[in-house]
Amino acid sequence: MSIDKTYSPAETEDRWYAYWLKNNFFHSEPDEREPFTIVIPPPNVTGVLHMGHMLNNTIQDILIRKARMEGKNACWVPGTDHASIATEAKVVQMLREKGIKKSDITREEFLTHAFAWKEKYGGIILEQLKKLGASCDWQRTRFTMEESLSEAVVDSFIQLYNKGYLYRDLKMVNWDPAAKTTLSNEEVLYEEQQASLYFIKYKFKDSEEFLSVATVRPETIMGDVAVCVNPNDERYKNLIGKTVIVPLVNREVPVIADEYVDIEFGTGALKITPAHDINDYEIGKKHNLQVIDCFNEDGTVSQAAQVFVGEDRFKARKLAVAKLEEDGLLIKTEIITNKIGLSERTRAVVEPRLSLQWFVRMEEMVKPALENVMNDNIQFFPDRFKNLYKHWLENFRDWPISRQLWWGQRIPAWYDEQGNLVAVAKTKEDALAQLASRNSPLVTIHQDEDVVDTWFSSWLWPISVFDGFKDPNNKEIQYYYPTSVLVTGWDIIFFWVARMIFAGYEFRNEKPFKQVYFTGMVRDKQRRKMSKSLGNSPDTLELLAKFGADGVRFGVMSAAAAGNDLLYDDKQPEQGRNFCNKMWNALRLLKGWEVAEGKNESNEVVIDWFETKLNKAIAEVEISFTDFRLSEALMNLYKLLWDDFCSWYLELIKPEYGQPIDKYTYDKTIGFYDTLMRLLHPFMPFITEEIWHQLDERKDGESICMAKFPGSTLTNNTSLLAEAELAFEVIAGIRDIRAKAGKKNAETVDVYYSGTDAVSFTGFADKIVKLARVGELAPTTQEVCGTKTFIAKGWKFYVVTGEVANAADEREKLQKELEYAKGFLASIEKKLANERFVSSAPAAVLENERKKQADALTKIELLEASLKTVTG
RNA sequence: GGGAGCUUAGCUCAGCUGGUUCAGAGCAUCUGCCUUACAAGCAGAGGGUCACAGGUUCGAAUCCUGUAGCUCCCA
Repeated sequence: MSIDKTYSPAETEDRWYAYWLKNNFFHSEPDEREPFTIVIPPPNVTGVLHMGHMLNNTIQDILIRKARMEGKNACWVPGTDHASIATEAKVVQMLREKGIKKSDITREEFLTHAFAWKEKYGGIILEQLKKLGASCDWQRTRFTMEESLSEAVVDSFIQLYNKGYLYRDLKMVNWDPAAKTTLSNEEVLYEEQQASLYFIKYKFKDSEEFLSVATVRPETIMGDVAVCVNPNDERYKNLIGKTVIVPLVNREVPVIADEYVDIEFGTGALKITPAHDINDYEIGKKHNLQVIDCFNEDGTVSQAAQVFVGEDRFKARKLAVAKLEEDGLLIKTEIITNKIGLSERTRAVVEPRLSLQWFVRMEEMVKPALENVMNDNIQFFPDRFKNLYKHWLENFRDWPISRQLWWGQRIPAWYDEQGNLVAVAKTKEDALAQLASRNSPLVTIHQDEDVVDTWFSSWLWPISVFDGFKDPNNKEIQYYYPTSVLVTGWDIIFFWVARMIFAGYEFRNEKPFKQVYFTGMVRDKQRRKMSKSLGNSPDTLELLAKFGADGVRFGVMSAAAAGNDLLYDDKQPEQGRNFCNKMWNALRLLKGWEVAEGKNESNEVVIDWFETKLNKAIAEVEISFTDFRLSEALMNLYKLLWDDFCSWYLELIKPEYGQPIDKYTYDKTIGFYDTLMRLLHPFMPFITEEIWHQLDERKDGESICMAKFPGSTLTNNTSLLAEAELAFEVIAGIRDIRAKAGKKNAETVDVYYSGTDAVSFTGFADKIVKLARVGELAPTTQEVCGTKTFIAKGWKFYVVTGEVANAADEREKLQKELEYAKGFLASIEKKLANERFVSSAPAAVLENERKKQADALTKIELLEASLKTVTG
């Protein structure tokens, strides 16, 4: 039999994933077992796998695989979200490439194209998740725009409307002129920019006198309806109530006073354009001013502006500045830094715009959502995110849900010919029936042209994937809801987590999940968030191909401490790949042994030691899991496997070259490796499956996925652990001296020891001989001259290297150690001499200090004896 | 302007309820090894005033206060 020297993941991973699917291991149906449920945060249908997805989905997979191995009914529901704006933009672009303009086709035709696009490209990211090893129940794959989920959205809209939670209002919204739609606050990104601040003359009526007004947006001058000053501003007090002429359009407007105006900024006089600034709008409302909207929905200048009609808003700015200059009204220009809002999807500069929108009244929904997080009914990990959540919920504004798009669930509101709302109903028939029942005259009605915000469908996700709307008491929702845990990035705590909680309590009067695990953001080495636009994200598929899914999963997880951002570096998956190779070679070693009947008694202590070590680690891993410290659990297993199992255990039991291994040791070792693979399986599913199958004969249809996750059988043999630790220290001590003396591996050295300690190493004596290549290992009652020495616990070791030790060097070394030991002792004795310490410290601490004192004394004794021989 | 968090080895970070699991891990560095599982490896080594200043305590990386710097969120 020959196994390759290096592990090659590519073939192995595809083979095992196909095997898992064939055997349907990931499918869940309600039964009598305890459920463990995760709904995936649905990625965008337009999305491709990026680093954040890998982190997020690896974590979900770890949790779900562990639960499955623990015998729970594990159900991980995958799916995608229709992403109105992003998808519509993609489809519009695709159509444009085909020479089709959106404005030339009907809504129905557009949707046909959009669904076709989704069929073709919408599943890409799910296929990529399979490469990562994600054990989702693919038979349950859902999509927020599929019929049943869309129906849930419409039903929930009607339900909320009937409850009085929805209303329609003219509000200043964030308008994306490129997508021609409203954006929620969360969809706007703010960026600092250099901007020009223009100082402009607003002349008084019938006068050459003027008021200087500063603005960064001269293209909105045509919408000016007033100039506002602070009533406390001494400079302008006497001007309040006068009339000024708006440049460009020569409109006569009043000078008004409002405390909102910042005396310090600009000239202290502010032009008021209610249609194009939220604050101006508020002031306009307060002072009963007219609203002149001088832009069209695509950001071009409208008829109402009178001048520059049809020009783009940025072109209009230039034209306005030029005209002002020409008219002698531009006083000066200053460069300032200000923040502008950009559309997250289209990067267009957001335009504040008055628009008639549907809103969700949040006041009532916020209450249970806040309460149940603050009282830990829903637990956050790490819990510091509760602060952020609280702060946000306490300042929650009503949620605008209208989107001027076609791709999404169309708002089920019906209007008459004058545009008055006449009904909220699922279908036209229902709407007409409503009108009839109210004895309203039958009119021609039409449906709202807008769709709802994508989050208005994804907030239902934990309910709608189990059809909890269509059939609120169905078996599935009863069994799987509330789900166990939600894993998501902290950046969407508001977008999604909070809204799912609102929906959970609103529609089912129950939390949507018991725990929320927040992952950090994946950043590059310069701490920049990885993003498509920066191009600083590695190609994930390339990474998976290069290092293997297990390697990448290891890399991502080892760096991901709970909730903290992680800085990605290629070293991380490389370490994972190397780890795979290490495991692979351990397997090669085991498989290469010839097994002989019998039992090698000298291995027993080693076997007992590793068993203890393993059990201790299992218990620690379990604790790490309950606190979601997954990277800690993984690093623990990494060290257990690499250091304890490979570097120590296997070396200790390894037979001489060419010799067979006894069956007893062999079986134990295979058993240990089996346990290690099961422990590691949730983190690195492919290689553990592969090795697990090679460790023993497995029947077709058997899988480590379904094997039992190891539990700790507490042996708690601490003295054995201490003995092994001492033995390893001795081996390292001898090796160090050997290395410094330049001893070849084939050469043995004799070692003598003296001293005494509660911890003994003699159980491991022949193992020390083997690993440190010792000739004779024997006790001595006197100092052995001409040797190199070292101290471990209460024992002193003399290593015969055949070299003449340099007395001066040796003395210096000993002297240093002695000084350190004396200082150490002094600090302990000082503590013990302190009566308040002795009386108030717990007994265990006190005992420990006494033990330290005794150890230090022994060590000092040994060192002093050595010094004497070196000197003498 | 309001709020949250961070500062520990060259780098990235753990360090939970104050006390030998308290100064840790991984990576990087240095030294020696192609030793028949593994050079994607083996055996060793070095490296830190736990940001700074006070305080509480018998005892502080850990708790409190202040200062400085950094990051993020909201306005």
